[in-house]
Amino acid sequence: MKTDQELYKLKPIASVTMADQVESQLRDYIIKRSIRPGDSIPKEMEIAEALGVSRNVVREALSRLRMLGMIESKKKRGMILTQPDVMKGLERILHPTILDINVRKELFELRLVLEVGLGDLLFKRKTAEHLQQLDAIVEREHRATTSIERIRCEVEFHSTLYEMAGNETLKRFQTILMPVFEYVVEYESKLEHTSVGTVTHADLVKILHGNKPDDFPNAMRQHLLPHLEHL
Amino acid sequence: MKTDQELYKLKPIASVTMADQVESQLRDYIIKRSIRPGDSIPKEMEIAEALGVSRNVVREALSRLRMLGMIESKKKRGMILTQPDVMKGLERILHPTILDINVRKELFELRLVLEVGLGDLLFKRKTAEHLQQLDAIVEREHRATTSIERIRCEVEFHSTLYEMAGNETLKRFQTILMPVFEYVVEYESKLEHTSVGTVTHADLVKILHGNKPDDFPNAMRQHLLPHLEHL
DNA sequence: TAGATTAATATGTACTACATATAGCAAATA
DNA sequence: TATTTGCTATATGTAGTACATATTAATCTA
Repeated sequence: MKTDQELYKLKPIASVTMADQVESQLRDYIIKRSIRPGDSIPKEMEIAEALGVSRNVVREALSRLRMLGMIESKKKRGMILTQPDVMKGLERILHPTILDINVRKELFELRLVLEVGLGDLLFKRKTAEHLQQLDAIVEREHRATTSIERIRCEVEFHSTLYEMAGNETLKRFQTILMPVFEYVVEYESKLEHTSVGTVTHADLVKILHGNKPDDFPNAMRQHLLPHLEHL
Repeated sequence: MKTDQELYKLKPIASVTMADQVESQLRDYIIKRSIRPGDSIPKEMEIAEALGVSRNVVREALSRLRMLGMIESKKKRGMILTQPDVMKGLERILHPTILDINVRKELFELRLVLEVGLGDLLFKRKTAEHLQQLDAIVEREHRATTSIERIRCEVEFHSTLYEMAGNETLKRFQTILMPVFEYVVEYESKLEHTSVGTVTHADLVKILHGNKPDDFPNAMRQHLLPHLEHL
């Protein structure tokens, strides 16, 4: 008889289905043959016959790749490889309610890390329009009376920063992560705030108007201090 | 008659298949009913009947969710919700050869941003063991004679940093992104290197041994300077 | 030759059938 | 009685057939 301890070590067999294998093989096929976006891939029936599985299974595998934006299907032309959307997979599961609180916290940390490190992209790609937008947001925030308006400005300010960074992938990352953050903000608001960031949005904008990238990271760190303390 | 320019703007109708709709509805169902990990979801046939589609279509949709780690199927118990793996979607498509060069560059920028902003997590979670590991790597790098060995140390050094940060999501992100970076490094090596980072790994470790988080971001920026210049 | 018509074809959907694993229960064993 | 073993019902996994639909490509017509 085995002890409980021993039994615990036996992990359940990861039941690999046909669809899993076909998916994997298709991925290999694409990589090995270095199929380029725009190139066509074999018909469903050809794949099914080649792999000795039913068309059903092949379709499940293809359906997955289609979801990730790796392939597109046309009614008669068959299927072609497309440029996969890096963020499509994330997009689907990053809903706060289905994510564990710990994962949400980790994602929030990720955001803090990103914003502190954003400086160089910002200085490299800032434009007069962007700076003007930031000025306007700071101005609006200053005049804001309700806390809703202030939060709106807060969100817009940081979103504009990501916009300014001129990195599409990063920007989408931020957009996807946004709803997750709301939860964390709520969570943090229940803790006592021991301190308040001493660097304001206005201070950050002033730095961005200037020409000293060195000043940005630590200014942002000061700005985010209340969050960083909760790490 | 429309001009070519105008025609280009006309995107192909995103032919929404049944599987797409079922997938979307299932996602809504899970969120709206706030199903928790471990809870079971309806049987395939029940879903099919409820939505008035064939079991086939339902299975395609479920197959997608299963791929993202949102659900698991047991032979008789039906299907249960699981904690989705945030990075599973990324993992599948982040192969250098199928990613556009521009996306790869954006991901590399993302890495630079992350490493510059990593400081606070590092100082918060550093341990004696981690610092020792870094010391060892720096030592090994110093003694290294071949460029292969030096590159290995380079990779290990930065990997250890992510390890030190104590953020699983971030760590996996880095692991997934690694192969993408290799391509960019190759790309950059073809450009003339106008400068070399003046801050070495040893310098970074020295800062991490200390107690001044302020010093980290700009030190890392200096270290990554050769890459940052190519932005 | 230009335009309309038709045939061929690959994907999308539906349905049936059966294999397989297993949860839950009944029977057997100690 | 408690535990194990075996059975049965059931939900998923796979296979195969059939047909709808859209679109390319060939064919026909004026």
